[in-house]
Amino acid sequence: MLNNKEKTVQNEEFSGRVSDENLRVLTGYNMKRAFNAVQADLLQTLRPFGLRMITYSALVLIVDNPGLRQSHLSVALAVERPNLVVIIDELERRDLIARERLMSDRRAYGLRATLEGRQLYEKAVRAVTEHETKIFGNMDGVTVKQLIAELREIEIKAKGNVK
Amino acid sequence: MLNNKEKTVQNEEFSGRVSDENLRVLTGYNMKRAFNAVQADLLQTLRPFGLRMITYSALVLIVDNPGLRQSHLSVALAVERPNLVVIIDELERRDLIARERLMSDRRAYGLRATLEGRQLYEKAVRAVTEHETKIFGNMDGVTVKQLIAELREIEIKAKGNVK
DNA sequence: TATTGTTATACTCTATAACTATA
DNA sequence: TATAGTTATAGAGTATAACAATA
Repeated sequence: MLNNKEKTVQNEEFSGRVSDENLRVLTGYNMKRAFNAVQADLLQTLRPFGLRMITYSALVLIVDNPGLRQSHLSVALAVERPNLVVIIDELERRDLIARERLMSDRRAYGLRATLEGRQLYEKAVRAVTEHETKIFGNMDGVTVKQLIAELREIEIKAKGNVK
Repeated sequence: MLNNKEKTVQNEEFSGRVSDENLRVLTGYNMKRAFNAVQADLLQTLRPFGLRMITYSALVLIVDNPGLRQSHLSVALAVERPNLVVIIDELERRDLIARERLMSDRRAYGLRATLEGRQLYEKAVRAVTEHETKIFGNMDGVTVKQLIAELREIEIKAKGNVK
């Protein structure tokens, strides 16, 4: 950005370690940094299965809730309907799930996992469970159960404030 | 996706609440949901100042580390150098910070907040502190200090596994 | 009229390659 | 040769408006 306001002054150059104290005191900042690192590891965990966090999540909910509609799924995953379409497209193209027109409401689809989808689900769930144990097992002074309870409390509290 | 494989079967339609049990047992999934909610609230908090999470973070580090280089900042914020450029552009265009060519190395810039930048910093830090208290104050059975320690432990552990 | 799934689109965030000017 | 900042670009992720089919 060489603009006309540039100046070259008698400057003491910055030296030493960057102080991020005023960011590290923020829970939100630490949540972002921690989640980014966790997600990177999860992505590697899911790569052999051709899945990402969102396609994994969608597959799990479809296997666990056979026949659910895309609209239900989009609410459950907090994904906008238009964005869910391409996710479902991807899973369907790989024959992991199928869209079935509902007789009761021919506007909607019921989503079901195929045998192949359920088999991939089994394998992926095992890998994700190992990934979770690797990262969240043996935490100092807190159990996974407690940690999840804290996160859910935070989610509810933050949502209550915005919405 | 009306393709030739579509079928309309005698399907029991899904009914009842969607079970996301197998996602909610995952710490990573809860981290994502919680962080999304926190970030949405933070965004509202920062809106009056014309800041987002990333521009806020950059401003804080520049105020706290006068003269630091963009390369240092990009490492500290875990943002790629090219992506930091537009962030710095934005803060400079608003005269919140200034790029100063370093005499010691004329390839680099030292970044400094202007008076206006420091004044906005003061106000924004107060607002963010209130936002944090609102969401993370009075948590059940855990202090903010403990929560941050847990998150940093997770970040380090997950990074150690990937990198 | 309203809803389901869809298309089109746009905006943010992120990642990589290649350029320039300096070292 | 290597480094700092930059440009260009491409890929995710996310959000909104509007449409066709159906309710």
